[in-house]
Amino acid sequence: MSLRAGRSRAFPKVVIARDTDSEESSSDEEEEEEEEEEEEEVEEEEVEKDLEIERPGKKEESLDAKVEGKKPISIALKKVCKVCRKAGHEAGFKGATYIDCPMKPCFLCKMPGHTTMTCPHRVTTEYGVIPAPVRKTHKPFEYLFERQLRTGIPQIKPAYIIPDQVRAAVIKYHSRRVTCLEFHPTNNKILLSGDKKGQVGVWDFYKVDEKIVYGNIHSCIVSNMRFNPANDDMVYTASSDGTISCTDLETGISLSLMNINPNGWRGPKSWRMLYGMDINKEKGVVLVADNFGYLYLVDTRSNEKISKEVLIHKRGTKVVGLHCNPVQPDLLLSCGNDHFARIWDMRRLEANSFLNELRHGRVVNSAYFSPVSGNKILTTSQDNRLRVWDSIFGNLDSPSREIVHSHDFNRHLTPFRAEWDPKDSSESLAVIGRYISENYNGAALHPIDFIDISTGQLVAEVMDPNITTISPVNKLHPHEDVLASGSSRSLFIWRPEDRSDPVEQKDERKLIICGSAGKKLKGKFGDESDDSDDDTCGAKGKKSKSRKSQSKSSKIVQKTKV
DNA sequence: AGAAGATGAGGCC
DNA sequence: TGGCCTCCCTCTTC
Repeated sequence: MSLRAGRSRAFPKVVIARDTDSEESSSDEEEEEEEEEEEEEVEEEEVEKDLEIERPGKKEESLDAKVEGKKPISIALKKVCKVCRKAGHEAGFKGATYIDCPMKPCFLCKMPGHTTMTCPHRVTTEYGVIPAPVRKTHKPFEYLFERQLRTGIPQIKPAYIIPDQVRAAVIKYHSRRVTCLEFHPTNNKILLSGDKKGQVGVWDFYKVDEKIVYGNIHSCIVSNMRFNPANDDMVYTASSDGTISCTDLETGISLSLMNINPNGWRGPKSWRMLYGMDINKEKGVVLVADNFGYLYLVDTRSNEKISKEVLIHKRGTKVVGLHCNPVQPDLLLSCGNDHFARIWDMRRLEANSFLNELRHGRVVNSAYFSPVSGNKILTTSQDNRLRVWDSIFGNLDSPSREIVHSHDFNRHLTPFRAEWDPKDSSESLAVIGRYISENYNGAALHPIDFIDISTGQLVAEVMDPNITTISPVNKLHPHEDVLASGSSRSLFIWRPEDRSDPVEQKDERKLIICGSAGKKLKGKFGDESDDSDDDTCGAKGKKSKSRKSQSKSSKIVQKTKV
């Protein structure tokens, strides 16, 4: 049983259909063989790059040879692995499949002895995850309930609706990669996006051509955005330029609430950057943290900084995330580069006065309380693991579950963050982009994963052959079955396949194509290939889509060109 | 088409 | 603790 067959059987919602009627074989094994043959030429070219030239004899001898101009130099050709520089194997892409260096620990689970290809976590995503069936309890009543009443009652869990079809996109909307996304809390059509350059986009994805980019709010990375709970025309943004801004979305006029670099640029060692931001509505404060371990509070009424900053993580390390508990306003969750997530009591914010600290293997990209009860915690760490704590009032010494998932990245990407589905009352569905690619019909794609964090199971992997870049930034809509994802400089809106709404009555996918990439992607997205046979399937595209998906992609319409 | 570069964290001394 | 080197599936530009 091949890996791919196993995965696609388990996750029927994959976007790309299998090759059912083309003349090419549909057998996985044969396909792989074919790929190998195709790759042979490429392989040889690569070998030349990695030549290890061995000259027999010593330097002096070859010098002699040069002088005499007679003795030929013999060169031994060896294939060398680009990762470990040893001979006998090679790492890198073979077609759309990446082959790991066997000398290194598994790139996915970080354990030695196997590669990503044979990693048990890749074959079964819930491998090694402790299931979460019955809560352990010592109380007699609960014990009886669990034993007698609950037995046989299926767990109440709504059927997950997965937004798995791209319905709108803005290609190269931003001029740098997207760093954060936020849906408007009351206007269901509006998506906010921030980028690495400091720009903030406001996009009505129902009328795809209605979009604005504010470029004067920040000068570098927009790390987080939050709407003002009292006035949802106003949005707070925190940035690595060291400021918090409050911007009126209608006018674009922004007010700088705080600047933690009042003396300007004095070199990288002293430049303070803001990361992680949240708003505590009950207490009327904006919380934000910096790259030196400090937390700052700003009063939302007076726009004044409250008291002095507090060291909440190891001195000199970046605090990347803050989250206020949705139910208990006194609880704050922080996470940072010191490998810890910490729970704080807002009434007692002092260095080292945290209520609990949650240890991680590496940098913690995000830590969130669950959206409904606020009782669970979900964290994403660079050690390729999602961690779940089922109850903040239970034992927090170790997580309830650790789920191995590929999101360890090699810089130049926005950090991956597992995000809750705010609509899921069972608080078990989370979305996160995947770093390692998978070979989908010959194209190397990086899916966006929907994970049931109560079991570790991969509920759905969502991808589109046109999106060949990694999608580290993902956000689920607070009210609708919509997923927004940021991939490099582009934004995508995903919806479930069979949703009927006014926008899709004509079964149109709406795209805005900007900049130079427009030309490149125009053909790919199919607007110019309506009449042609399907040849639109991604970077390394083979003719391998089913009739169904052919007809679908041929209906893609480019609505507006900018 | 191929190289360079932006750029952050981990590890070692 | 600080400086220096390395890095594995990027992405863009020239």
